[in-house]
Amino acid sequence: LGSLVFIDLRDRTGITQLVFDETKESLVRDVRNEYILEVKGIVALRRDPNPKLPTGEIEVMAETLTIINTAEVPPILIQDDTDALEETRMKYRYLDLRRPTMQKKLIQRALIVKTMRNYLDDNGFIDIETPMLTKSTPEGSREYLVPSRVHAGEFYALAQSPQIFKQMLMVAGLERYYQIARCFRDEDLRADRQLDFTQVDIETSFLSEAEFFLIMEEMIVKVMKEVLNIELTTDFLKLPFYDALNRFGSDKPDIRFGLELSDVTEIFVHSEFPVFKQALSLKQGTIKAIVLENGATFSRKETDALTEVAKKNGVKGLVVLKVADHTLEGGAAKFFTPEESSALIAKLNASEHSLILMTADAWEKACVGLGAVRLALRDKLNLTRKDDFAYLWVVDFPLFEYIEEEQKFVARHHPFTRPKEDQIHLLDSDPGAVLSCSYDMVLNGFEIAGGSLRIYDQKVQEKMFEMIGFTAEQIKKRFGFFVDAFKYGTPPHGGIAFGLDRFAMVLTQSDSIRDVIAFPKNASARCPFTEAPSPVELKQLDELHIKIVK
RNA sequence: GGUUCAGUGGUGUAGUGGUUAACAUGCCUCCCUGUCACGGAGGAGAUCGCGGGUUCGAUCCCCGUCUGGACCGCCA
Repeated sequence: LGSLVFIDLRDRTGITQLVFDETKESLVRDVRNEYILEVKGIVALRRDPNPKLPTGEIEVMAETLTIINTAEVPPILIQDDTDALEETRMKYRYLDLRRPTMQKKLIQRALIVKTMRNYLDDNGFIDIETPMLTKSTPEGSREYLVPSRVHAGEFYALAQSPQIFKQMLMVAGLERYYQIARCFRDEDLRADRQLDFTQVDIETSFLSEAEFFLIMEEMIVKVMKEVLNIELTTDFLKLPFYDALNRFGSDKPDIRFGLELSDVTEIFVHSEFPVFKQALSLKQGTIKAIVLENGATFSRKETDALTEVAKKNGVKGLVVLKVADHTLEGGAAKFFTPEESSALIAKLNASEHSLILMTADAWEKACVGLGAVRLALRDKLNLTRKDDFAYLWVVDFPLFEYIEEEQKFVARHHPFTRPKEDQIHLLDSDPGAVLSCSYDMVLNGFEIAGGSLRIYDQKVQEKMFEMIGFTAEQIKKRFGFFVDAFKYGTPPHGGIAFGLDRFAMVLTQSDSIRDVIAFPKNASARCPFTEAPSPVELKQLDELHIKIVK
């Protein structure tokens, strides 16, 4: 403004306004965005304060200026509401990270870690590092293999998790362990998944589930207070897996809003409606329903979109009905008897102009399909606030999952998970019904942590391996070192692992895990900044005894 | 591996079978003594991702390919 020059000077803590008189310091004419400056002057109250800015009351009446370094015009706008796409931001990540909003997220993430670390340190947990280069094991996710230079043709695997080592630390008698552990999984990425990610890995001895839950809840309460200044209380909801699916259609339910699923199977046991008839002929055939008050205003296009969501999530379709004049309207309604219609309206307590959505399939499928529709309604109708944080435990997961195609059971959590004490006798007669001492911590529909009490009885462990189809020989070869360790007196133990990146994503209200990782990989598993992975020198390959074919 | 969406000045978008390829922002020059999403005047900046085809003519239509996003499979 004439000879008056205003400059916003930014550092990590924020922005301060400088005021120069160009006639007294002509160098100020040369200053451009992102230059590094040294300024001397007097901090003063502003003549015209700006109440919208945290530092809007003051300014620096600048006297001298040194340009410490110049800067080219950056390819992206360095401000919180930058218009650059993520692809461009990632390529110039070091500029993207200059944006205050990004710095805030990294600082908040650090505070989350610090608070967890302090809590664990104060409660007798010992921070112990375990190897990243370790042995390839058959169960679980695909591993990154690292060729051994010293031993031609042999490989390390990058740790998918410190699971085996932390259990060994319990065998060793360290009682309480934690580690901020980097883990590696060679699987395809998602908005909430990375190749290398961080777990807050925890293991304890001699604790019951209830005792362990309380410790973890206290830690979370502290994190919420420190990071977001939100007061929570311990005693989080413990929701059995069965109820989570039955009521919310998910094993990681978002309980910030209602729209719970109802089971209406009984009403339609004699239904002539082909869709229901067919579903009820299945094992555990189930009919689930959601009622949305005043949802009758939904257009055909809108309900079709919900049907697509249901189909995408494993069910054949969605029955859409509207309540009008105390009866049902919709394609399927003509198949219902008047008794069935009024029983449904009564059971769902459906008022006039309600929308009723139903799925019919085997129990878990019907629940999951309608659960996905429930989340679609949440997003469509904005039923939640991002600054609302609802924690719960999902507990009592089944021990096994049955894989139809291979006609066999696999461990739902992992093969070291302890079955419920009073159900071990069912292992032979009805393995599908056996529940386990495993649990997930869920926040706003995200699984932020998962864990279990472990098997400490050698015989039960062997039984478990046998159930999932390992021969004695295979066990010895792959897990021999692990099983042997249990022979010498193993305390009952169990633990959990928090997905730190995902947890930080939810707490910072970010849409992607990439926002809370300084240098993340993109969706096609590349580092946009360094462009890794890349080809290497032949000499390097020779040393590793590796030849590229093709 | 699959489904799907996108690729046009530095950035983000609009648009069309024949255009001077539009808008916003950024950038440069000048004016402005209280701005803070400043304002005013002017200016530079685009092989419309790449290859092929259809056509008199393709940024636009078709095929292929590459890059990126979301999702499914996968992730004990």
